Amino acid sequence: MSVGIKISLNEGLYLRDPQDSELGRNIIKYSIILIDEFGIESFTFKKLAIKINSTEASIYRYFVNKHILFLYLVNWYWEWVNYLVRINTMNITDSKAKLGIIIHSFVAASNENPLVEYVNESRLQRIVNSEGMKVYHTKDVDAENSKGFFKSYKDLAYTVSAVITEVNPSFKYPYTLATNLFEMTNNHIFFAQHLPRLTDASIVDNENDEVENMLNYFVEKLLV
Amino acid sequence: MSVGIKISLNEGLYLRDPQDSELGRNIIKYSIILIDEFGIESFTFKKLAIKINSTEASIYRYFVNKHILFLYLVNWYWEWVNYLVRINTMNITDSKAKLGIIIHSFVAASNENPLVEYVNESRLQRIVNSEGMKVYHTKDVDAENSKGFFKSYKDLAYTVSAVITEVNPSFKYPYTLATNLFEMTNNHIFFAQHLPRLTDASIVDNENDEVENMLNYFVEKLLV
DNA sequence: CACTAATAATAGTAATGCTATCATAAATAA
DNA sequence: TTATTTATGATAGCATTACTATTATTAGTG
Repeated sequence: MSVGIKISLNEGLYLRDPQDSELGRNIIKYSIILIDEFGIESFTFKKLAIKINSTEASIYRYFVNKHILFLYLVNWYWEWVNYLVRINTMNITDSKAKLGIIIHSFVAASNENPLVEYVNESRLQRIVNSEGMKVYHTKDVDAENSKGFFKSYKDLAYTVSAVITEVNPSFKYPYTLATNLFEMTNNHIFFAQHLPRLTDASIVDNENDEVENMLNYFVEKLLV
Repeated sequence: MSVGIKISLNEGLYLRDPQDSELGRNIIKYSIILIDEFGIESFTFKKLAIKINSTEASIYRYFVNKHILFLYLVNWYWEWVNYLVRINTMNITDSKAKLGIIIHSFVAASNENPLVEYVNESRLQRIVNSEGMKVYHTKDVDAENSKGFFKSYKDLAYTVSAVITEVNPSFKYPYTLATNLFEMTNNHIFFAQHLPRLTDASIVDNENDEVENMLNYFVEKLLV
């Protein structure tokens, strides 16, 4: 059984808390696996139901639809990165070092120790790298934003922007740089794999070191 | 009638060239309008067919499915920005000035003169700003990439990277910066409108000047 | 004028994205 | 203990989506 850690996510994201039941945890676990393997477009509640030997109707008792389930998973990732950043920068006093740790958390989140056994962080990171942005690039952003469904991402942006401001108090665009670092991470890990002509980084031995170096270089240049 | 300019796009993107017939041009024109208004997810060939007084079957004779039609439209945008960059930097010798013009093309493309009457560039830009990236963040990227469906974006990245290298020949990440400038444009125009906590720019009087200034500042810092 | 190419009209099918109802099993409260 | 609430499963059904196929009609071309 799991250690019992519970990630706290906006309650509007689910109808019944999936962390509280075996079925709910299976929904999380296997939706991550299926989305990672086949992509969000071809993922359906029907397929998930078959995979976990349950029914569509049962899954609908946890999440109103697949978009919200997806949003739940991406929120999980944002919260998890938030958590990593918090604990890994906790005892660090040097701001530049903090920013390096933040970048490392963005790039190599999945190398960290897993928090809960039913979430495969490596797959979740790959999902967010390749499809995460779809979660807010929709016509429903405003409605969902007003329900607080993107709060975790904003929190992350705030945390990172604060460190950026620590490093260089006169830098005019701390929020822009914060979100851009996160988005660049996702984009260029994806580009390196699938559209290498769109980036200068490449993936060597399944490691994202080049992306990480690139981000550090950008930060260094921007914040001097 | 239109001036007769024809945008040249990868032939694999369509079954019959939509630019060559009234119906085809209507498909382009009204798909842009419908996607802009309701988003790509809720857009269907059925709805488009009704809008243009035609049938689903007829639209399927031009495009295999809505994803490819969408890809066609985004390719159109990439080609159009390519075109703007080319003609607007043609007689400029100063590299820094060229880069400024490129950024302006990204941000304010829709302010330029329309190329063809059946494409509403302003709507098309808004579509690309808010949903354009979905076109390659899919499980089919590799297959579609091998058919050359993203060549226009790569061409754009190449053109911009060349100017970046002109400005600073020792800059190590010209492709990364090129695509990042394009993606940042889209993201931060979108964020400014819908998720303002994720950016430092805001939209004033429907103009994206702050985004443009921000991008210029980033470039300035990175390429000194 | 004959022919061919494009479009429209219509029908049909499998999959998707749900909602509703009822049965059963398991957990909990009286 | 028994009664009762709660979660899940089983099943059905329905509107929409994403197509494919067939046939009729119209417009353009040789």
